[in-house]
Amino acid sequence: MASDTDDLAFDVFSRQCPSRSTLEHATGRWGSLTLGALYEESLRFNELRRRVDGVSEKMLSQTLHALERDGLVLREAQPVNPPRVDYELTPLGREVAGKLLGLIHLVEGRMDDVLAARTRYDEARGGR
Amino acid sequence: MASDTDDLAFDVFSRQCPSRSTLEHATGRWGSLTLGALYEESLRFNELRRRVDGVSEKMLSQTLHALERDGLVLREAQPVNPPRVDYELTPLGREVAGKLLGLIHLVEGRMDDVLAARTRYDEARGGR
DNA sequence: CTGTATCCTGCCGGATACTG
DNA sequence: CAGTATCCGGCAGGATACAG
Repeated sequence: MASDTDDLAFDVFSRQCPSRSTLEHATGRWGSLTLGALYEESLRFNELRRRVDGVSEKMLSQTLHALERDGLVLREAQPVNPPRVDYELTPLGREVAGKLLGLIHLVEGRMDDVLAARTRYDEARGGR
Repeated sequence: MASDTDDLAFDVFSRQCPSRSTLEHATGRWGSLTLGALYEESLRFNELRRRVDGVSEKMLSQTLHALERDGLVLREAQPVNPPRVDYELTPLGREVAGKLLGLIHLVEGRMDDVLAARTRYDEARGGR
């Protein structure tokens, strides 16, 4: 059956489970890329903006807050002038980011297959 | 620099790379749960709806189309009455879903930490 | 530099009704 | 059962201006 091990305390497939929101923060449009970028090294706000191509200030800020609140990202502000703030992964964040990067590399490495599948799909329905 | 191995053909961190949309389909709000549900067994449309708690007909349909187009999900319609359609993972879909499930289980297993982090975060900013 | 505050638009996604 | 079609409200998220 689907889950004979549902003595689980948290089940992401259930609507109200808080784990679902955490998963969404981590896998969301900007969350996954942010975590992926921070895996290699800790980065500052604008460094992140440049690495995560296309993210706006607002969304990066929101994303970082959500990840920080969930305990995946650590925000370290240094009281200097000009202000300097470094973002780095927590141990849990590193684990999550590692899994995410595995997925990212898998997808990147198989894009030829994906593109071929898309072409096939579109051709089969091209006349529509 | 961030990646000294960017002889990669596809870079999800770049805005226009098609791999980004595939990643979003797989990790999106409903995509990850759909793939996760199909990992255990192939399921029919309404079985999926029940397993992925909270998904609407429309979004499940859209999600399945996107995943099918990307070659992650296979749609098998049997010409019987009443109609019966099974959805199952392709080999690539299985790999992706496996990584996703690893992430899901990691998050589920660490929700205590996440919840504690949230409490800490909210208390530190509770007076705000 | 590191962000918040505000405005505004598109489209995400839910509800409902309908078809094969 | 397995979906598509249509409507539409809310919010995701971009642009811009501003603050510390």
